[in-house]
Amino acid sequence: MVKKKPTMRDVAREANVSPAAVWMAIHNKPGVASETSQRIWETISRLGYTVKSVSDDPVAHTVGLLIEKGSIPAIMDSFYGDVIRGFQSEAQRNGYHVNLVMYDRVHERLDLLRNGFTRSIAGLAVANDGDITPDMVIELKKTNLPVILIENHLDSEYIPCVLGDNFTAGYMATRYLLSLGHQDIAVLPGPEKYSSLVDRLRGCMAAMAEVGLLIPPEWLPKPLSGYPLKGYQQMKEIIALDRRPTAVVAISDKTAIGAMEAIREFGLQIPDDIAIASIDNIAESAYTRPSLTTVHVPKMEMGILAFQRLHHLITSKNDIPVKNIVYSELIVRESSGPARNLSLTGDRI
Amino acid sequence: MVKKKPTMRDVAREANVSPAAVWMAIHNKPGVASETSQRIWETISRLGYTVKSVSDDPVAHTVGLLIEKGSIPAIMDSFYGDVIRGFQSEAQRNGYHVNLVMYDRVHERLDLLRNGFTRSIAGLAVANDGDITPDMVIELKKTNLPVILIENHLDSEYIPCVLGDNFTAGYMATRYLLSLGHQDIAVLPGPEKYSSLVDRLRGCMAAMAEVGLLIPPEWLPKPLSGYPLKGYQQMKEIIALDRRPTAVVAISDKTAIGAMEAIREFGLQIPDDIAIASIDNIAESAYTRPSLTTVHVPKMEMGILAFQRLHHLITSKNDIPVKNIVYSELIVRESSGPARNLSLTGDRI
DNA sequence: TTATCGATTTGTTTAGTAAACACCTGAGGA
DNA sequence: TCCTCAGGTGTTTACTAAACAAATCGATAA
Repeated sequence: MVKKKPTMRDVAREANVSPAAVWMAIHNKPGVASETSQRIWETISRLGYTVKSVSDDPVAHTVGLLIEKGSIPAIMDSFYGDVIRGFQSEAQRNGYHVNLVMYDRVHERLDLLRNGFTRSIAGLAVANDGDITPDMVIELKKTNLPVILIENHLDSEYIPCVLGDNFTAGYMATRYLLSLGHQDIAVLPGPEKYSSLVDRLRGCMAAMAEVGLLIPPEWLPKPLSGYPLKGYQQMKEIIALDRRPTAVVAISDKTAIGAMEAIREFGLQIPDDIAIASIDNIAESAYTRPSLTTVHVPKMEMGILAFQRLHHLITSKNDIPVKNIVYSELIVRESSGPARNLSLTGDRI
Repeated sequence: MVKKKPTMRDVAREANVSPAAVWMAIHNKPGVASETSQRIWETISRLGYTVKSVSDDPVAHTVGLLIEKGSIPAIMDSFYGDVIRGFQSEAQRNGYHVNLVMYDRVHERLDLLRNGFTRSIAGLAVANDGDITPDMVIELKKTNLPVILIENHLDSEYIPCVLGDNFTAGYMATRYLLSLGHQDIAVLPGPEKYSSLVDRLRGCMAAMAEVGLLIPPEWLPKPLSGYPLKGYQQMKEIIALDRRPTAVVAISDKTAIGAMEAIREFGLQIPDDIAIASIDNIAESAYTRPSLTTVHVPKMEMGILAFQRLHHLITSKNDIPVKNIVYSELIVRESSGPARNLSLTGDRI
């Protein structure tokens, strides 16, 4: 007896379900419980059943996800790792393939756009890219391809985007330090080309301004490009000053980790000498010594949302460009504490 | 033997189908053959079964739109008129009825929530209400009714909402005046209970802070409740001061119109003595003398979007709560001009 | 008398099937 | 060579069992 190619009905019999159930599992339509679906898929691979062309048109079920190589290895990166995971899983759930593309330089990306890459996908998500200029966005728009920006936005071009609540995050972190009695607060900003980091900084400034304070320029050191942990250099500059702040807001957890290193190296205590708070809540920040007070940004949810909105753009045209902003939450850990002189006297603001 | 009211299961047994089939026939969902459906309907009338939620289920196609009576007459109101128009037209396009409800006081709204109002609608939009407290939101959430907030948000409760880009609008207006060379800028804020107005103010503050400026407290007069054109009173306070600003940001066009009245009354020229910019771009602001420089907020689009998102919440549960923010645009008109002393010397910032 | 709780009824949704359907394919006959 | 028609394959429809949620109704307690 010769082995014949197994059919859908063979799989169904083997997995103790109906052919219809197998079909639904393959096309992940509603009507199969996830555990049943799992059993079916197991059976499929066991019998070596080859699924017919999942989609009539592969282009119609593929989306691009463009990301800087800078944050290599991006998949492992604490922030975009989560975003990518969310995006990809939501895409899969909807029967889409994700064409993940990383690039190094601007011209490389332009090449991509010109070399028919855009014609092999139904939509494109662009993750946090400081180098996306308005011209580039216009060029993208001209292709008529549905595009969504992640953690990036332009106020001159109205493009749908998915963002953390960066302004509120900056505001919350600063506001929290203020509420602990700190008045002398420094901020470690990021490169200006990243709109999300600029928004965070503005949130800090607004929180300060609300209680009648300005951040002195020497407590707002520009980041130097090229250093791996930018916060380290920035913090060293500040520590060297005559007058030191009692608290610091770092624009990202990574910056904070660098800054904490600098503070420790100088022989100061966190939070007693300098309190620190930041933004992101990447996985590491719970395990630093001391653990980091930070503002949680729902990274996985952002990925999911980015796909959902992109999907919507693909299937039903003409909607209103929206900034989709997900909520942030302050996570208080050990790196923040009351201002020293105030805590001793029991004063408060 | 006493006749009892027949139930869905009685009908099902009598018509030789499952209760689910009866249910589908009643709600004409796909999944029942027309002849089966006919038999079911026949049985229904034969047994005298009374269908609960009538015909095509009106509840499923009605949404509530809750709005303060304060902004009377709301339909005519320059801001919410547009929002309501957008919401209603989008609802109509989708076959929904809009149950527009205005109320006066907090307790009146609570009555609404308790008196089964929430059970007569499939979803609820709540327009800009400063009196929506977190408790109230929690109460709303408990009803499990899909809810969307318009021009209002809480950072403590994660509820989907549709907002203008208030922060950016405040930032843009202020930034523009700064770019004209003004340094002495006053801001006319709104009541703190309106989160959208607070956000606008924070945008102003951030723009100022970015160039190292704070708004002096005497140039930031709290609004007095009870006056019809709040800006009028606020501006009078400022004009009476020894040192007057060269420019003013009004938190809304209505405030600006009041402020312009006060400036004119005092015998000063706009924009030569005091420049003014604001936020909203209501219809009137193009026809004031001088016409008003303002930041456009796409009001109609907000209404459309609010319905779209609410519709989505109704039809597919479990999505991520998002702040949906529509883009703003600066509209330069006559009420803004360069700072007088600077324009004469040709200095610029 | 009025709340409160638990059990039961009633309506709704989910996860599944049987059977029909549409489409291809290939062997057999004119 | 062409037709055709049986049967295999994937897909869809019409329906159900069973779980679930919401409303209702008593009994009981406050």
